[in-house]
Amino acid sequence: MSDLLARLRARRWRLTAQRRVVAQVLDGDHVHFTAEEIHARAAALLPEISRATVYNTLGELVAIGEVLEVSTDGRAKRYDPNAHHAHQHLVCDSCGTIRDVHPSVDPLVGLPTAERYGFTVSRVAVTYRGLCPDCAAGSAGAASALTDAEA
Amino acid sequence: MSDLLARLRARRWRLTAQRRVVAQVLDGDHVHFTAEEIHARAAALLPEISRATVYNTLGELVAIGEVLEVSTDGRAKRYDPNAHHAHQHLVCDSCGTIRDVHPSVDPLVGLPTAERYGFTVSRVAVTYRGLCPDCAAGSAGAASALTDAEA
DNA sequence: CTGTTGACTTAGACAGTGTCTAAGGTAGGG
DNA sequence: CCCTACCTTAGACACTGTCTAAGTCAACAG
Ligand SMILES: [Mn+2]
Ligand SMILES: [Mn+2]
Ligand SMILES: [Zn+2]
Ligand SMILES: [Zn+2]
Repeated sequence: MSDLLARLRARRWRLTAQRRVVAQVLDGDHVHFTAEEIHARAAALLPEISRATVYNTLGELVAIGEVLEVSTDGRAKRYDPNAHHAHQHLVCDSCGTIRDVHPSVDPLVGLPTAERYGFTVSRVAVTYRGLCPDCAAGSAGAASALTDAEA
Repeated sequence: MSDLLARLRARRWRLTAQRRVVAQVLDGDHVHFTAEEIHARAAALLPEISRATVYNTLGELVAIGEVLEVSTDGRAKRYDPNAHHAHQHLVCDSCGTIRDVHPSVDPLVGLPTAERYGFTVSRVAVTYRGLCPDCAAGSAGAASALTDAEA
């Protein structure tokens, strides 16, 4: 991710302050922020950045394959800068934590040709759900953690 | 699904006309309607049924495990009455068609304990994406099909 | 059969997420 | 240093889902 700006320059993107801060917020690998979270963090660095610009920039990063969209629930999409290493996600049903995981077998091999109904299958998204270690120990703390996260 | 009403009676549900038509709309297995689609079909049978009641009823059916929620994209959730036979989904990127598929191996076995980070994993959702046979043959027709579906 | 009552339904307001438009601003080439 | 095409902005709008207060009725008791 550290040379994302170089790659964007190579794509002849205009390097604006807004795009720089969005890239900077996404710079830590293994994050899965919502657009609003990214906007809040970007605004801490560049207060006048608008919601529309964050959505525009994220949409462009997704379109060129530098960022992945992750829809784990029916809530806001999450944006994943770890786009250059195929992986899947492990989600806690209680607190919503998301972790990257790397299954030992390609999830595509589980689907025989006979079960593809003529589809040309090119991608597969796997979401493993359960409880994280913190939430598994004491559901009261788990519930409040979720409440905190949603507040 | 045909004895869904019997199961609801056994759970001491009040059998209202509204709940009956929602159950009737979901009666055909292998459908994946949005709440709005279910409301439209239910209203064709019982014109005065409200959106709120459709959402309430679907939420209750999901809570008791008679219907599954499916979030394939960031759009509206889809409601799946095929809850008594574990399956996964195959989605066309172009027209949005959803098909039930039955992988030959349990998707959970692909995730070794070492990759679970202490999580207690209880469920897994797999979404296979690609192009359906119709859309693979001629992307113009495919694009218009998606436009139609969204209109 | 009839009356009672708590569960159910309703319209519409509201909230969260994402898209669009028109007007103004600016990065980068010349 | 100027231009101009591309970018950003505020805010309106659309879609999806939730909530509330008031009215209605399914089921049961008598
Ligand atoms: Mn990830
Ligand atoms: Mn299904
Ligand atoms: Zn947790
Ligand atoms: Zn298709």
